[in-house]
Amino acid sequence: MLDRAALSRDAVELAPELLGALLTHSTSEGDVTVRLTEVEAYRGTGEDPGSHAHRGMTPRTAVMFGEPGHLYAYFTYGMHTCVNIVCSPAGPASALLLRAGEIVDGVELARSRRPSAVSDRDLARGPARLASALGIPLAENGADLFSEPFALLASDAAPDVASGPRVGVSGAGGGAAYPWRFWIPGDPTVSVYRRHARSHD
DNA sequence: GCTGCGATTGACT
DNA sequence: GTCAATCGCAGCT
Repeated sequence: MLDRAALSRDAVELAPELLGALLTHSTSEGDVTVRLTEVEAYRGTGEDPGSHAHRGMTPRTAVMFGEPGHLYAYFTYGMHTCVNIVCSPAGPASALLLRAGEIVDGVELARSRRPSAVSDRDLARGPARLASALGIPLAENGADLFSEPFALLASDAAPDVASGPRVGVSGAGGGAAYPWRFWIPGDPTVSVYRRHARSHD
């Protein structure tokens, strides 16, 4: 199991190591475990205009500035929840957005939470889908990943890692300037995401 | 206090 | 491929 010290590092350094890690969320309905296949790194302050914490700490982003190993869950587009793991020592507000994963345990439960998923690989392919499949509500923003109902297990074998531009980050934070998206090449649960639906060339 | 927009998804043409 | 849904936050008046 990863410990908190292992997460107390810069998001960009840590991201490749979290690929392949297993994240479990337990509820009264049962457990769901995902193997992380795609993440994005965000640095909260200064240099990273794509980060929610770019303009400094707000009530919303306070969790990102706190202790590593906590969950930063946020609500967006009026209907979706996305989940981050806070990393780095307190201060820089680095975080890793969990973009996609493969359900390795609790597939039936995950499928019941995501009735619109056509195939199993769609269950956690996408940040909001992953949060939904794991059953993580917005209310668990700030929760500690190193205590119930969460568990985080490092990958036993380091997978191949690819990196590239982040997805869905508009404006100066997007594009090749910040190639902080990391994924496991060839994994079917990692999609080539379309550009942001509202963006425009 | 008011307005615009977002680290997206799912439905429809 | 294109587009609406939907609401909290951040920034401005």
